[in-house]
Amino acid sequence: MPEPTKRATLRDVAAGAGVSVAQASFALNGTGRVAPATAERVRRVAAELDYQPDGRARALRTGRRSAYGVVIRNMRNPFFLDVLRGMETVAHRKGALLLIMSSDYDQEREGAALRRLAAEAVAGIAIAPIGRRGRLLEWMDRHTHIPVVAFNCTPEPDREGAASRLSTVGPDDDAAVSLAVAHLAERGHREAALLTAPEALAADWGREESFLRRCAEHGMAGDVVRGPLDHEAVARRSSEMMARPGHRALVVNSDHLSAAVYDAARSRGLRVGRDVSVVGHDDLPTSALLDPGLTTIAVEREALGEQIMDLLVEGPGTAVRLPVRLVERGSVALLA
Amino acid sequence: MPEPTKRATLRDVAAGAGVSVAQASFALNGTGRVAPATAERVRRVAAELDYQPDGRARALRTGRRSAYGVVIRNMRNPFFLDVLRGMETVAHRKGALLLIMSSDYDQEREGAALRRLAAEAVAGIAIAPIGRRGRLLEWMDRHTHIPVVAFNCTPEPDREGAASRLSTVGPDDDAAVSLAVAHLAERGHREAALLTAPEALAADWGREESFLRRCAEHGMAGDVVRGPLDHEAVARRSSEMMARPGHRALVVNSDHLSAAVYDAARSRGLRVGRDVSVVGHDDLPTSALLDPGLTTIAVEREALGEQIMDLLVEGPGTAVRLPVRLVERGSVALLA
DNA sequence: ATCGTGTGATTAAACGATTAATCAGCACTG
DNA sequence: CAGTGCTGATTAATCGTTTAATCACACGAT
Repeated sequence: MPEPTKRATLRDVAAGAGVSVAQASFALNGTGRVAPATAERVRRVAAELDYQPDGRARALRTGRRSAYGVVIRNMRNPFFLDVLRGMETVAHRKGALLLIMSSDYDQEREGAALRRLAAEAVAGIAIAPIGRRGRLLEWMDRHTHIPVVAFNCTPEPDREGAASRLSTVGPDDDAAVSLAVAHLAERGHREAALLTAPEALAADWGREESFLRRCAEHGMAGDVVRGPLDHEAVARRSSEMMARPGHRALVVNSDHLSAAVYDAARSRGLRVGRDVSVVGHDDLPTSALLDPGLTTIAVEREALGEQIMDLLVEGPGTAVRLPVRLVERGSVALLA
Repeated sequence: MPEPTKRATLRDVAAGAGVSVAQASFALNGTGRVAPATAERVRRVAAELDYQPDGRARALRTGRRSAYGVVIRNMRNPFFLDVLRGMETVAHRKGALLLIMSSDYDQEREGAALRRLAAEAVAGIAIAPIGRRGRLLEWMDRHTHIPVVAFNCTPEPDREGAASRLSTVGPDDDAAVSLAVAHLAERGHREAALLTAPEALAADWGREESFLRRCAEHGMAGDVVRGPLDHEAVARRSSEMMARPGHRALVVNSDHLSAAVYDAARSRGLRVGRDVSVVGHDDLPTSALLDPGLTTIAVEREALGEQIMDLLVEGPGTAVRLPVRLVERGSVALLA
């Protein structure tokens, strides 16, 4: 007869051991003064009853919480799974939990996610923000007690107030863009375009600035092309660019999108690595398999995840840039 | 001056509106009897203070919780990200949260994850279990109040007790294996091997049974090969199999592993789709890009995720099998 | 004048933990 | 024997909600 078993509570344990709840609590946490015999007895009863302290109650009372919130932009890009794995490794080590939400590139949803996580009183929030940092900082002003780490976005320049509490971590954007542009220049390119998100959603404006600056340094014509990041939109946009005369070199913000660029080239009868050049970012598993292989900027995703967690528990206001490297495959043409 | 702002509590709201906490609670939840004017006033103050009810406290009092636990086997397989997306869609719709953990193919960790989630008093648990269902059922016996759905595993045959409360959902294993074997038979194969996890970890023994049965039905020699599922181990194992004389046909449990099989073939100077045949499972993005393209069994991963959530909130004890289809590419040879 | 009856509000008891404040013995000291 | 200190235990407050149980009061009907 499966009568609905309620979870064992501390009171049950205490009763079973013939002792007060306080003493039971002390015994299990090893915090108060409790006779060895009693402690042992309490532990035995607890084990017997399969007692697990109620996380909610404990968190409510102590104020400490061992859950962290993660807000990502969307759940399509496999990039994130690796980052998540890194985070999970650290979280598991500290016995913490991960609450995962997606903002889905929607400011409204991002705000709702933050509110929700605050309501759950998480110990910290890791977020891949969308758009400018204004709203996030404003939110942080209202929740000064909860640490926030922004990842995969351009760090705010040194500032007062909330901004000083916001840690930032991600691939070294400037290095990444430099590698890409230098590689293109080396192979004879005279112009390049950076394919990125629309102004309102872009969180990595630093990349754009670096891109234009590096292009200028190499005497190349640089162009920033904005638009939605779904497959069709990217394909359409890059197709339009390929329509223009001359050789095109596209630097794409994520490998995840370069499939769309390849598609566009194919449907125009152009060959990537000869008629068009593409440089990606992230070095996803698919990138090596494309034909030709995608030349891309690699970053240690799992390490990124671990770094995020470390920053979350450690100290506020740091900006960590992870090293990147160029993985050369066949998607960049060698021009005369 | 950034004095540490504590979150606004219901008491603050009540005080601000000059009313008791009870009345404030009633007003915000629209539950008790409260004068329209008062309600309005409370709401205004709440908005002004950016009040968010504390999830922990509320959950503690009401017993209801709006967080669900997810335990996956590991965080390497991109299969999971899509499932997670499906789950997140539903969760977001119901305003629920997702707590994600990985068992990492470790029974101990799986148990710990379950305990931890129970301690957080989640509203339900979705788990991709490892190994036989015994421990899980035993655990469910001790936690009869929390619904569990197991995914990507063979359903238990009709049973009494906990088993009757355990919902199961996943790709239709029998159909999947049937498609694979039939396809191989069609293309002239006389024997095939199923590459799968070691006995102790395999959660989908139904697949193996189906495999052997279907092979027999087609007059083929069927073989089940077990071992660890990391890249090297799979490569080694398949390499050994390829050493044997005759044509080998490998049915792999996950596309994620077939890269290893391709590697093994390459290092033996064999060509997949001619000297060896491979059928995968899941139809991951990488599968279409392999050379030759991987013939595989496809399932709607996002739909799977949604289905999981639906089962979690809905009813216990159902076994849902999702439709699968064969995606034919070039990895199966056409034999004489 | 009395008795409901409704309305709008308050009080107080949970929920399951942690923890500060006490307390009852008991032994030891001056 | 009063005073002190130590040990092992208990009591009760608290965290932020929800909600059952009351309460005060005005209004209409008997």
